[in-house]
Amino acid sequence: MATTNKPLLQRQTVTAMVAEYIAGLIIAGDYPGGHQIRQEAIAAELGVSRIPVREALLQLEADGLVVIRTHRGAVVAELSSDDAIDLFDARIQLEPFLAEKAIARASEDDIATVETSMRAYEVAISRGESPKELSRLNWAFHTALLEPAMRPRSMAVVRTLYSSADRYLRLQIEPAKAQAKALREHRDLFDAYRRKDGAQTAGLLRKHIADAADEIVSQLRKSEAVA
Amino acid sequence: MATTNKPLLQRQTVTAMVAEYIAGLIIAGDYPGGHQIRQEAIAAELGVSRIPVREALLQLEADGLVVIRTHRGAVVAELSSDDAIDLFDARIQLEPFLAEKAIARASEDDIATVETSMRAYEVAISRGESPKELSRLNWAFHTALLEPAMRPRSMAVVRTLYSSADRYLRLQIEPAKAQAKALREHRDLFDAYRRKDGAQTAGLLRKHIADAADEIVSQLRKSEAVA
DNA sequence: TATTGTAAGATTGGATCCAATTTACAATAT
DNA sequence: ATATTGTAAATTGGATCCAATCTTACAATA
Repeated sequence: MATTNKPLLQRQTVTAMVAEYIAGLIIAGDYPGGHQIRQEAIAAELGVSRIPVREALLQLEADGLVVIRTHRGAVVAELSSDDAIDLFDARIQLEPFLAEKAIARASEDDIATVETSMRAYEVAISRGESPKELSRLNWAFHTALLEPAMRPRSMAVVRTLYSSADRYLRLQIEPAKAQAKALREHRDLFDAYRRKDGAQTAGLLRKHIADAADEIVSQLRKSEAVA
Repeated sequence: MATTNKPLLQRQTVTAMVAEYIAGLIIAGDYPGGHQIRQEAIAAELGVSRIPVREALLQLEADGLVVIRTHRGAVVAELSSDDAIDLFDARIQLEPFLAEKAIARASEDDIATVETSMRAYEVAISRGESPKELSRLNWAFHTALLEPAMRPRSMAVVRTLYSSADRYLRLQIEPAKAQAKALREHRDLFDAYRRKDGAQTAGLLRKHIADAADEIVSQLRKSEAVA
């Protein structure tokens, strides 16, 4: 299998846990764009010192979730239709390309992994799992699709783009509708993937991302027009 | 002008200086792939504590220049033909796309900026400036081309990809030859850019990056075959 | 009333110190 | 000789403390 095999016991550093904690709050929307993140407050909340908080914030800045200004601290990155376009366009350039490369290398096991993660997403939707869990499974599906391409660099880029894109996906007005559409598209994607039809998969993936982007951008434009 | 205007007086943090220092050593090849970076050693060298060194290393990890493993410290990322392909392919997906978007928005000032940075690169080559300076000017040219697209996210990705790509460019056997070729291609790029021919510019840029990649990959493959 | 100056508090950046983990190496057993 | 175990040194991760900078409140002046 071409997927990355994680070490059995990966020592979790406090910095990593803090980063995950803050990222979760930002992606969930609990910390909206513009929110000031106070190191001391987070540190007290989690019962740690400010050092791991600062280091976590540096990582989140690299992920584009926060903006750090010298001696002024970290602020949650603002959402905007322009940013969404930037973000989703970058995904559209990278993901379909990776999907084609992945298909060219995918083993039967890799294809089985895609199917498994598709089904997991399916089940989670029918069970009405939390947005966070659905997002995790959606990402797992995309990962399974692209991982066989064996492009760790590109995957790292796609991963950071996705975590920001996730913020936008979470503010959709009709998530259930979007999820149902995503699920249908996942099925089509898997069908083309299984047949090892690279061009078809790439095209479907492009449309999958572009459609989600259109939905989000038009929604954002409306709220921006009001403000 | 659509280019990002930097603040006149940006307070430089020690962490940022350390990051720049280490990045310079890695890109120049002074720290080869696999080299262990000892926090204490860097700290002593620069007369600072280990804190800014650690934070700098975190940023370099986000840039893909080092790999950090828990309690084992930072190691300079290894170079390989596979990694080069990964890297340059990602650039090929993103940069031509951004170039087209940039042309669609470029003002006369923006075009003048491209010309200025092209000439600066030209002059620097004729003067036999240092690899570091040439690299800086080459990046300035690419930045000038793409910046008018107004895609800060994508630009941030391209910037990190470029800094890693730079490591590969620096180990070319015949840099003078590569530079001369790059210069000719820059002239062609600028010509198409000035005419606002998006498709032509994108095509030339794709080829510009792909050719450099081919050169590097074939060279790496040879040295990998030996090892 | 608006503007400028100033001082106190809040907050971040960096240094020093301590704890936890890894690595190097010697001693022992197979 | 090789493998294994145990211990000390080296190194990183995190906490606490200090310094530099920013923000805010408020008074003095135009």
